[in-house]
Amino acid sequence: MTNSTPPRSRQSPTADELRIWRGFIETAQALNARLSSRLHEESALSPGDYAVLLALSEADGRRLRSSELADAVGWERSRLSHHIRRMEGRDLIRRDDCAVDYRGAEVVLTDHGAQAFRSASVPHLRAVRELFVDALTPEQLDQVEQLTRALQARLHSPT
Amino acid sequence: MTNSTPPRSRQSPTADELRIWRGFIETAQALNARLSSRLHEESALSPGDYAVLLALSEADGRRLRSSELADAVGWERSRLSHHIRRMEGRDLIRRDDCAVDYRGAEVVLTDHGAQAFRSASVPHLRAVRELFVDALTPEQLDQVEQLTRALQARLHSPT
DNA sequence: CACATCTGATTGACGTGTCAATCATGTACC
DNA sequence: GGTACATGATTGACACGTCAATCAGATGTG
Repeated sequence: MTNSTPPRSRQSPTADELRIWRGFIETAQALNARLSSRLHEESALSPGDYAVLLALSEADGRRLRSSELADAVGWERSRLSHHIRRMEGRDLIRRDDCAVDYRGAEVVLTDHGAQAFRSASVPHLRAVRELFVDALTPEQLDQVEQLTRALQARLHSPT
Repeated sequence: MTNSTPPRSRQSPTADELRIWRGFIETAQALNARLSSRLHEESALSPGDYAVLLALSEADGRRLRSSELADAVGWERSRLSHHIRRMEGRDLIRRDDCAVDYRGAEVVLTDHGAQAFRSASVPHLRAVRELFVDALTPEQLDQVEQLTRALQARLHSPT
């Protein structure tokens, strides 16, 4: 009787592997959900709002071209466009025409937006510490870094 | 000069910790996004569709009460209701009135839905293996399990 | 039985995300 | 200068998710 087991890598995951996969993905989602709801309760900001405000806070003159902002937060143009429109309605940001390229727009942090970001950021960072950093040992934090590196490498590999 | 450093656990994360946090959450999202888009390309199913079809496939008689289905996939009632309505329009499931409780509804897998799930599941599981399981060593897989355990414990702790 | 209340499920409003189409301005080349 | 194309950004249509309100049928109590 020959050993004819097909290569494991072409097979479906085992039950154990699938359980670990589901645990991983569900934990990440649960963590995200918890942080999002805290953020929303404490600051009436969505994670998207927070990302945009963070990027603008760090920008020169608290303003960025739309495309730069899209790169900074890692979003598609149209997603940013929709989000920006909603945020403008809440006076968190403002849109100015760009003086050097009349196709372009500049997104500017309003005072109200800056204030909202400041009051959101401390409790948000504290929540990240409580729910993530403090839940893990320093060794585990290192492991997380190695794991994400390995997973990202696979995600970006040509296959 | 006394050592007056406040307890680390009340502070914001360090830059390193924040980097690891962002890597973790972004990797999980990127993995999810990649699997979702593969699923959609290959089977025209969303992750939500897949979850519902999986639960129904495993159910007795390929049917579940709405509330049982909601528990099985871990969703709120209204989310399920909206999703079910959309899936019914695509003939993936059907809604029957429940004979024993006229308030209730039963969600039934259609033949078309069962077929869609079968053809989606093998490539989907293979993608999980390629992008997650095979990207990690067996030791790393164990680490993932420990990490999710620790994070879930914190998420469910009374604090 | 009558009434209040609980429960299973749906609905509507609205914020969010993706994709394809569109619009307007900038740029290159003849 | 005029045509073609590239680029910055917005829009519309639609899927998805949450919350609060609603509705209808079940259940308990006098």
